[in-house]
Amino acid sequence: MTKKESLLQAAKELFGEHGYNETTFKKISERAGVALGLLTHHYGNKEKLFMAAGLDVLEHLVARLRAAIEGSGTGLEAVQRFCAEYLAFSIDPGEHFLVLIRCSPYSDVKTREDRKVMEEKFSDVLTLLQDCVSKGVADGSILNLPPKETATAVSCNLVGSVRTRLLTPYSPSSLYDDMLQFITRALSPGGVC
Amino acid sequence: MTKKESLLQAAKELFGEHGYNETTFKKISERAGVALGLLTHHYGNKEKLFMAAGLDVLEHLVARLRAAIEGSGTGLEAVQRFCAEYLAFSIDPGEHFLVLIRCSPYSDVKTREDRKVMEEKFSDVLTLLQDCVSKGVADGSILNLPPKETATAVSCNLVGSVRTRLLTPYSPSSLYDDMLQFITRALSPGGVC
Amino acid sequence: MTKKESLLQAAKELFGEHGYNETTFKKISERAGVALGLLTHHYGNKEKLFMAAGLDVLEHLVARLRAAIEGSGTGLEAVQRFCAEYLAFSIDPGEHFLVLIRCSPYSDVKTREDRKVMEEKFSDVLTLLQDCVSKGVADGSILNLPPKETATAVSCNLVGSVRTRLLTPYSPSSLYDDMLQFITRALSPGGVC
Amino acid sequence: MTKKESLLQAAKELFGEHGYNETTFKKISERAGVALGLLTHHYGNKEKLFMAAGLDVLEHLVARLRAAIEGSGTGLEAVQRFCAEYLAFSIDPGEHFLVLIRCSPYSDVKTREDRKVMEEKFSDVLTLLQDCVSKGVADGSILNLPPKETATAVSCNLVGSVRTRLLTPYSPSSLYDDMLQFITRALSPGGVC
DNA sequence: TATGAATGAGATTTCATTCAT
DNA sequence: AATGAATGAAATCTCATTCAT
Repeated sequence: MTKKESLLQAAKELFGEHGYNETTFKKISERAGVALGLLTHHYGNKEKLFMAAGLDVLEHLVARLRAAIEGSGTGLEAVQRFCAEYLAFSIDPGEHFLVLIRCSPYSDVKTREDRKVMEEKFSDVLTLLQDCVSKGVADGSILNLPPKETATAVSCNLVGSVRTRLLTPYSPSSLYDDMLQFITRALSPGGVC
Repeated sequence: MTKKESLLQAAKELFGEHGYNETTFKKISERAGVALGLLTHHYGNKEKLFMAAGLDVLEHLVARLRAAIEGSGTGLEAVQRFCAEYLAFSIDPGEHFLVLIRCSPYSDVKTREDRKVMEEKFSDVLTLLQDCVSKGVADGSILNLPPKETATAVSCNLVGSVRTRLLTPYSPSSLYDDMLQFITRALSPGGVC
Repeated sequence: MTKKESLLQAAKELFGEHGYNETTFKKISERAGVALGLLTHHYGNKEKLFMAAGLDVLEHLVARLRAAIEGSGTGLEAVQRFCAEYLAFSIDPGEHFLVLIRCSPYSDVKTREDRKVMEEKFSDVLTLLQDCVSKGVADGSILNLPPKETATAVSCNLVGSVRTRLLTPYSPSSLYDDMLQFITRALSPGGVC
Repeated sequence: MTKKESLLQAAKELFGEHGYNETTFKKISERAGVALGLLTHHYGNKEKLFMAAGLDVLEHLVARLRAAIEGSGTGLEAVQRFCAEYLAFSIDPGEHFLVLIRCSPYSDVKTREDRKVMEEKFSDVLTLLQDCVSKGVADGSILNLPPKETATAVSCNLVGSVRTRLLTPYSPSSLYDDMLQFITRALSPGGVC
């Protein structure tokens, strides 16, 4: 691992664990085991490093989501696989999902520029989900609902779920399973009849 | 309005708009039109002022939720009223819901000791919702699901919804209506059969 | 002397002696005997303190120049008094003229904003000199030359003189006297015939 | 142009335009289009590069001044040619005179050890001018004044003139012509009688 | 000769908090 | 209760210089 990569790795860990403001140049360089000045040398400034960390995680997420929905049977199955993979990703210790919680359009950071870059990348994720929903509406595995709005609704579920699991003490151990069933019930035409 | 109240009001506005770190004593006292020193005089320190602002909003929320579910017919209706009120509260400009997004168990500030106080207050909200679900399970208006887990699932929906609406540009105008229907479909025994 | 005044005093000394870049917050606050943070508290930033120091000296200069030319007989005498006072001011240890050498339109600093404020204040000095020249042209004590251009020419003499005296080792002890005679010869109609 | 020459050229431009402190190794190497490390490799350190740039300009100036006074008739004419060439040099875009304003005995950088080297080189210029004055006093084209002091006085004029022209907005378009006449009037025995 | 990653001391600036009035 | 001057630790970022390749 080059020193540049060490920095990105340390940044992912620290931004994820402690957030933007609590993560200082000193902590990052110490964790990475490199000199303080290397941070600006390679990444320009703290903001850009934060973005690099967030985008790196997001790209991993998109890749895994694409792979997961590959070869799905019905559209509903695609949505289910998408959600399951999203949730699994969020607790994969190697993926540093917490960074995305700090650095995403769903984060509470307003002052950050580069926000648009993140928003565009995230809308790719949403589009991916929307395609699954559209497929399901077409093949009848999902209720006849507007795909865009429905994808957004499912996405709200995922956003709330990962926050509850990762940031609060309320999370039942079955949370992720519960959510998958919850989503299925809301989409599936058969209901539970 | 006393000077102490002016400070709380200014704090709610600024913490909500700009977050914890970007909100300084100077900005708060200027917005409130009072002397800098009054802040520590009345609230002790920044942390405590932040908590005071968050708890104040949270108490308003709880009060409005209680009032909303009062006199519901079925348990399902209670859940629906609860969710509708929660979402309405989040976009009521007088309520400064954004403060709760900064200052909540979902907040990214880990160092805060008062975290537990917030968690307990938040769990009151969850318990309120759980009661509605229990009632619905009992009266048959809601599927036979475990109340606690189901309340958490609904809560995930709400958390994701308000973040999508308040923090991102992806929100369709119908988002909150969509979510209410989404939740209803997931809970209601009739399904859409 | 208040702490705010101590800071200005220390700033005048240090900016004058060592220039802008070599004068640090640390040095200023130590020389003034106050806390580091008081600098930004009272003056906003280094740039503004630098301006405050320069303008303070400039205002003293203008006041002394005005007083010096008061009650002159001829215009030539007014110009002579003006120049003599300007040069005397430049070596008055209590006036910190060196600050003006660092912080003036004649300084070599291009990046500094606020430059216009200084330029306007300095043009007051030039106008004052121009009035003396005009008077001399009118009363015949000065050759029939364009006042504005002539005032600028005299000003060039002064600018070069103070730099030579204060910044180089070439300065003969008679420099200032020499310059006054030089200027007189260039303006006076009688010449040395 | 070798890479070493590119560096000197870039240094002259940047030191002249932005001064010593605002000119960084990074900017110089980028402007020159060479690697950062070449700078220390060829010139040792920033200080030495600055000196090299200043001395290079100064040597050009001395050469042009020598050529200009060659073959003058009277001493007064020699002084006039000297001054005219000095002023013309100052606004020749290929000569980067501004570097001399940053890097000269008039510079505000006191810490620099190489200061003496510059002072000696500058005194060559003064000696050259003094020779012209001496000649003029001898041939009667200049008033009977002490040559050294008079050369210094003329030099003050030039120093003030180039600063007024290059650094301030007060310069009339005729400034350099005005100054030549001003100097002539101050030196010439005929006066304007 | 040429490259650019690496270093770390040092600068400016911010800001919660204290305290005399 | 009210004021705002005063403090100093800590943060981000800069940059000349070194050095392995």
